[in-house]
Parts: sequence; structure tokens; C-alpha cells
Amino acid sequence: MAHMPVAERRARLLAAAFEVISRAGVSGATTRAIVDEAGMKLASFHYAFESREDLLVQLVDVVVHQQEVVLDLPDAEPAQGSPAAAVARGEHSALTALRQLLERGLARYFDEVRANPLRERAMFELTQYALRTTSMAGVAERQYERYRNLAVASLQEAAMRTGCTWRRPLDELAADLVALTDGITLAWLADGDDARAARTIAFAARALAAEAAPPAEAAPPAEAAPRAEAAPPGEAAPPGEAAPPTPTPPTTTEAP
Amino acid sequence: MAHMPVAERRARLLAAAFEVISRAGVSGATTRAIVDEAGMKLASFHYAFESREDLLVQLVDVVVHQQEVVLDLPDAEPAQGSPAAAVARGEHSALTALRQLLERGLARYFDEVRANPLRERAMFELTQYALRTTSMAGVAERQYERYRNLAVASLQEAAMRTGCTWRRPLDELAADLVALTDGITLAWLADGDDARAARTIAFAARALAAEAAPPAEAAPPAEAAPRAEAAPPGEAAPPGEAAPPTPTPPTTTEAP
DNA sequence: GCCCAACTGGGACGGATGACCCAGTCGACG
DNA sequence: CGTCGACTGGGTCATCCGTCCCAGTTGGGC
Repeated sequence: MAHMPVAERRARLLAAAFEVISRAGVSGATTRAIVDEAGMKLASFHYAFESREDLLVQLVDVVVHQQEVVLDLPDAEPAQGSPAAAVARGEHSALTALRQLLERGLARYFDEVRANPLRERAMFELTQYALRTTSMAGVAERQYERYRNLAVASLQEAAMRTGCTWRRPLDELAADLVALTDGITLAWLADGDDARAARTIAFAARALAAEAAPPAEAAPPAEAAPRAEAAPPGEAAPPGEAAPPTPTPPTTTEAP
Repeated sequence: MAHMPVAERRARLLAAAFEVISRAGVSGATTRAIVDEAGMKLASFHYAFESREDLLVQLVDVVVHQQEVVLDLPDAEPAQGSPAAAVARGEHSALTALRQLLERGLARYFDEVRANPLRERAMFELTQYALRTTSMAGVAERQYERYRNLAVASLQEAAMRTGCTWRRPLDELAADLVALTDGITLAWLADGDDARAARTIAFAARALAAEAAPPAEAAPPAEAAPRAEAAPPGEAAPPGEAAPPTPTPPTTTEAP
């Protein structure tokens, strides 16, 4: 193996380690397997890292910060195809637009999961490893905090694009969204049922959209919407409260 | 170690293995650690099981069938305290009662998780181990099928108790419920935030209850259920949406 | 009570693993 | 163009792993 600065060697080893973990799990990611994957010699490992656990700690850090999205909203479409445009034309309510946008975003996130299931599995496994390793205390917590932060940004943008406002604090909704994506991902990893995942995604989009309020009348799609912040839905705010999605559907009661 | 029939030895080793896995993970559950936990000698292990993997396979089977609930509904209260009774008195809509019942059930499930987090972690880890082990193909799939079956039973009972009906096939809702509990559990294992979990549980209960329909009228007491009944058409009706949570909106599910 | 099969105990083995060491080699800088 | 320090390669070590073996021991059916 040619010479190379330590930094790059470290980066290559981290990438190789993630690759091995994807394939064989954390327990299969031995020092030898990692250097083999990276095409290096064993001694290079302990030149770049103090120990195997040292690498694992840094790997979790890197990998968590590589996670880009929890909800992958499509690019804003300023043209007539956008949900906002449809709302403007009165074809949908803003809440419907929000729900559709969320569903699109979840579906796009899920497409990434489906395209690379090994990666997701490795992420879960690293989280559990972090939970069990005392020297990594707090890593899993920060990991989920980051997920929530990503979710906050996406939810905020989705609301802005459709002119809706969230009726609960954003970080609470972010936790709900993260729980949903985690659950959907986990179930799909176990059973591989695409159709079921799609249905759960639709459910998740409905559930989240139900936590939003439509634009307050004539207000242009800007800020300054009356947040129901003071009173988070304590007892009397099931979906039937403000006006959200409770209009009685066409009574097509489906038999179990 | 005294004599004992093989069956009991196997059972004790399985219990010890789960204990060790809870504490040290699957990779920490070495044959020596397991027999040590069980207070046996190493040779007894291979007398009772063909190999370590043999034990692991059987352990997943046992443990999955020990899982009793995904949603732990409180015992039915025939007296005046029950949600159904409140509905009968017209204090709540049946949907509110359903939501409360679901939230109670989720909270009770979560109490068990909180009381024994190591158990849950071990379950997740076993699932992932099964996913990666070719000789355990299908095990994870059956595991989630069982979870869904448990969820179906609970959802059915919750609807029956409150007189509501589910507007989507039960097994779809079961998948949604399982995803939610998984997500809630996973997040709590990572951050240990009880309050956040409680809020997400409330959200989950709302989301699920939104998939139900109240009893088809015939309710003797005054109406309290849906507010937007047969909406007078032609009017502004800002929140009026075509059919918000209609079962399987066919045009909104496609992927990019 | 006897006897045989079911069971136990202790040890052993080949292989893998994390960690390490030191003699060499390469390349950037002067 | 030489040199010195950063980097590499191969070998080594103690430990732990799953598995196996075989000599003993136990207990229940006759």
C-alpha cells in the first residue's frame, strides 16, 4: 500500500469498516476484515487508530453526520404542478397538499432505504452497539437528536410550502416522524414487503398532516400564523377539533 | 450440576442465553458465558444443543412466542368508569373513547418496555441477527407476522369495546401499530426520554383512532361524534377535503 | 441390589482475534 | 541529492472462541 497521509488512511478504513459491517455485522468487522476490505496491511490499522473500538466510535460519529434526510422532500416546483399551485387553484385544501407532500417525502426516503438496505441495517446495528458500549455513552442519544433536527427542518419546509402551520411544537412532531420512519424501516427490513411499507407510509403522512392546521384564511403563504402553542392538544384536540381532517368520508366503511 | 432431563437443561440454557444476550449482546453470548450463567459445565452445552447457532435459532423461536402484547389494553371495565359507559352517557364521542383506550394500551405496553429495557434491546438484536443469518431465513419475517397478529387482536378488541369500526383492513392497521411501537421503543432506548415517548404515544393513539369510524348512528343519546356531518355543499367549507383518509388513495402512492 | 445407558466433568485443540513490535522503505524537504 | 522522519510489512503473542473427546458418575428400570 502506497504512502498516504494518516487522515486519508483513517477515512478509507472507516469506509471499509462500514462496508464490512453492512455485510457481516459489527461482530464480523474484525480488524483483519476491515484492513482486507481497504486493501491494507494489519499494521496500518493500529497506526491509524488506537484500537478497534476507537475506530468504531469514530465510525458512528461519521456515519451519523452523513445521514442527510429523514424525510426527503422533492424539490420545490414553482410551476403549475406544485401542490401549492393546486391549492391556489382551489383544487385541494392545503392540508391535502401537505399530506401529499409528506407522503412523497416519506416515499423518497424509503426508496433510499430500499436501494440500500444493508446500509440501514448497519445503522441500526451501530446504534445498538453504541447503546451497549459504555465508552460510547450518549452517542445514540445524539444520533437521535440529529435525526430529530433533520426532521424538524423537513417538517418546517413542508409546512411552509403548503402554507400550513403545525399545531404542536416542531420537535415533538419530529420525534413522531422519526419513530414512524424507524418503524417502517425496521418492519420492511424484516419482511421486505414493499406494498405494506407503502401503505404505512400513507398512514404516516395522514397522521402527521392531521397535526397541522390549514392556512389562516387570507394570509398569504408566509409566516405569522397563529400557533396553537399555548394549548397543545391535551384532551379535546383529537383530529376532530379545529377542522383538520375529520370531514366524514363517503361512508365507505370497509369491512374487516 | 445435578442430573436433569435434557428438555429442562435446554430450557435453562435458553433462559441463560437470553439473559446473557440482554447484558452483553448476541456477540457476547459465547457458549462459555451461557453455561456460566446457567451454572453448568461447558460440555453440557453441546450435549443439549448441536451448536451455538442451534441454540440461537431455538431462542428466537421461544422468545418470539413469549411476546404477548403489542398493545396492552386494560381489562374491560363493565362498570360506569369504562369509556363505553362514558360514550353511552354522551360525554365523549366513541372515537374519543377509542383514542383514549389506544393511548392507555400503548402506555401500558410502554411501561413494560421501560420496566425491562434490556429485554427489548435483546429482542431487536436477535431480530437483526436473524436477518443476517442465512440459516434463519424467514425467522424475522415470521416474528413480525406474529407482532401484527397480536396487534390485530388488540385493535379488534379496542374497536369492539368502543363500538367503532376500522375503516381499513385490520392487518394494515396492525402494521401501522407495530411500526409505531417499534419506533417509539427504539427512540426511547436511545434517549431514555419518558416524556417524549409519552407524547409520541399520544400521537400514535390519535393517528390510529383517526382510522376508525364511529358507530353507525343508532346511538340513543345525543350526538357527540363527528362535527362535520353531511356537509352542506356549495359552501366555502375551507377544511373540506375530498376524502382525507380514504382507504388506499390510489393516485397518491406512486414513487418517483 | 445391579447394570446399562444417559448424563457430567475436565481437558484439549485448531483457529481466529486484538494488539503489538521492529526492521525496513519511501518521499518530502532542505 | 542526501537525509531523516513518517509510514509500511511481516511476524509474534496471549487470549478467547466453538467444538470435540473420553473417562467417570449417576440414576432408574429390572
